[in-house]
Amino acid sequence: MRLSQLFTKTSKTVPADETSKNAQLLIKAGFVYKVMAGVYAYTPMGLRVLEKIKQIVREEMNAIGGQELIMSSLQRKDTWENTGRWDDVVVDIWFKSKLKDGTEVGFGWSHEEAIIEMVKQHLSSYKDLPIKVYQFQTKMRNELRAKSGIMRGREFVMKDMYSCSVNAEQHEAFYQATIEAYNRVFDRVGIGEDTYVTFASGGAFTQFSHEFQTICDAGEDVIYLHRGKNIAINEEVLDDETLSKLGIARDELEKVKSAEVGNIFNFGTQKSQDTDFAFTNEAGEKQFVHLGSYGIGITRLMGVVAEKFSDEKGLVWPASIAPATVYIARLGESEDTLKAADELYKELTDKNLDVLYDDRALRPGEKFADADLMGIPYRVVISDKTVAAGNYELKARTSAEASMVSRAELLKTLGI
RNA sequence: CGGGGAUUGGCGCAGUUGGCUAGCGCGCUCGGUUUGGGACCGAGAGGUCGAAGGUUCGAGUCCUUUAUCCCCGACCA
Repeated sequence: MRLSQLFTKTSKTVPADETSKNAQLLIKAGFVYKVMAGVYAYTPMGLRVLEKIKQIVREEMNAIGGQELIMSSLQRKDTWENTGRWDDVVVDIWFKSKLKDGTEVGFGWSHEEAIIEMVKQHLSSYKDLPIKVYQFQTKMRNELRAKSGIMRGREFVMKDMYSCSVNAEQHEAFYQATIEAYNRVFDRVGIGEDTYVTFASGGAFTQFSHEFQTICDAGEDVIYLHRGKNIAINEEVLDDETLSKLGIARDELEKVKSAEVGNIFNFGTQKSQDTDFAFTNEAGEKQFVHLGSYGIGITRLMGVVAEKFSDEKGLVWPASIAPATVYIARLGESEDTLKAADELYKELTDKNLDVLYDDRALRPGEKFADADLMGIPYRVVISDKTVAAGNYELKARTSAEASMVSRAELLKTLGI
């Protein structure tokens, strides 16, 4: 992407009332645009980050047998009445509307019931199981109070996966596989170190559900860490009974603020019974499906990374989800420099590297400031000086000093 | 939903006890000088003060209603 073509611009200031760090940085860098409280649009730069995160999640979900699909945002009232969750008293975050003929519809805040309804059409025998499906969907939730920038919105992107199993054993195996897949996702996104599988309040079927909590001051949760055992307990379930069940002493725990980036639920057969979601087993008997639900907040994940990785100059994206791997800052407009920069841009782009090419007629300081603010992992300077010397000036976003490197060294550092 | 704060050119802000043509910085346009960490000089464009109503000779400044935004709390199955 040539920056001269990019319609978004960086800004030195942010709306004064936007105090959340992730929103400040993302707005300044031009990655998101605030439409209204809790509702953000993603610009080309922001979208790139989202898509990188989604691709990582997609690869890991596919690796454990997930099949991607996409449900609808508009949902039928009937879908939710069977489980008693259409009522605003039961679920107080519904956005609802009506068709022209008066038929009530809801905007999906979750897709559990909707997915079940669909999968039901394709399930009749135990031979059809297990089924694991997932989607990336925009969820609509009429939150009383949106907050923390993109970390808690009224409209946000979530990856939600659902597993349908023949029995508890099959369910449990997939549940464990998902925990491992989630850990790989968070490792790849760059927050693995600070993300803990956390015991939290469960549903009717199990004592605990598992959340994936990332240490983050902007988070809304409080968890107690056991670094040695690499597990955590949500404040809401911390009591003596839980501690003894997990074999942990209270004084071994460390209290931290955290953000929930993922969660997984075991529904057992409760919801299947509510929705008559069943199949026929070997003996010809009707059996209810064992259901699991697994979520990762994609936009929240982006917000958490923005919160955690930044400095006084701006964002610092982990390479795996950066909107571009390298920022080419061209200094000067001389023929040779133009040619050298254009060539490098073409070469890297041809090798499928995501490149931001700053071809604008701006002063060096502005280009450097933008490269830093946008948090691009590497910055390459091409100027009359470097062209004359036949090398490149390379600087990592995380290091203070730049160094002069040869073409070979440059390509090697960029991984091509 | 309870409490607190805010709303003035695109953005960030200032506008004293109501008083004449509403200012400043950034950004933008034009001209010139510059060119390795957000340059400088000069000349411009751009707002009717969130909205509605009221008090007053006179309202950005006071009153009422209302909308929106932010923060704290509650809520987050």
